[in-house]
Amino acid sequence: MSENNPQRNVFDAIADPTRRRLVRLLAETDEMPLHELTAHFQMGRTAVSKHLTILKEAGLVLDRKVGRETRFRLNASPLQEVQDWVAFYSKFWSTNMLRLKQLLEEEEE
Amino acid sequence: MSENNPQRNVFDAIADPTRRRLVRLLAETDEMPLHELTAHFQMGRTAVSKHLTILKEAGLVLDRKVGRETRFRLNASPLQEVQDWVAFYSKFWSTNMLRLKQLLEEEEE
DNA sequence: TTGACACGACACCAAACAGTGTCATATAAT
DNA sequence: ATTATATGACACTGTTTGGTGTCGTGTCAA
Repeated sequence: MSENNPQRNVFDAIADPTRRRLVRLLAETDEMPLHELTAHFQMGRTAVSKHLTILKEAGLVLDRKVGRETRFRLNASPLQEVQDWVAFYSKFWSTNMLRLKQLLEEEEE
Repeated sequence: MSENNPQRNVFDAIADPTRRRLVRLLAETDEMPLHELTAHFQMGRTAVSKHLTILKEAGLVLDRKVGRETRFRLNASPLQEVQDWVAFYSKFWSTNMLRLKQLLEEEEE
């Protein structure tokens, strides 16, 4: 199969703490096989593999076979969607914006 | 009960598309009662209420009772954690960084 | 005072999730 | 040739999720 593309949502993919740790690990090491990634967690290989599949479905991770091992690498670009999304709300906590909001509310009265 | 504080994760809270729409709605209207929010969705009131509870547990939403209705308002500041998290990875897709990466890889040979 | 409305608090349900263990197979090492 | 390693694929399981419907209660309106 391999090209099973269930179009997984990025927000879904990064919701799980294990998957965020995987993303972080891959950010630091450029490329890592499954068994090495697994060594960083308490859970078994199968569980880690499933998480990587979800990350793959979200486009956050690429893999290639090298000999008997499957090496994973990070593809961070789908995270742009998250950044764009959250950037929209940054105005709600920036102090300048709170100041502006106050002024606008005063004007409306 | 009411002060049940299960310390819900922000990433978890924004994973669901319905909850992201709720956040957006509240960003646009400052304050809205449950029944009005519900009107924007296909699902029933109970379901929307549950999503709002999850948002509340993540600190993304505040509520106050006004007469017989419960009004919800956005509190975006927990989203800073998301922004900080994703900012770390922005270097992986910025074109300048890709350029730099190339240069470093060339140097290593 | 009698409804209509808004809501919280259940009980309930199917599907997804996050793990486990096992088996078969391809590759590497001895 | 044999053995150890790395993985994919699968079956299984308890828990969470995302929805439903219903009931009881407080509040507003006629």
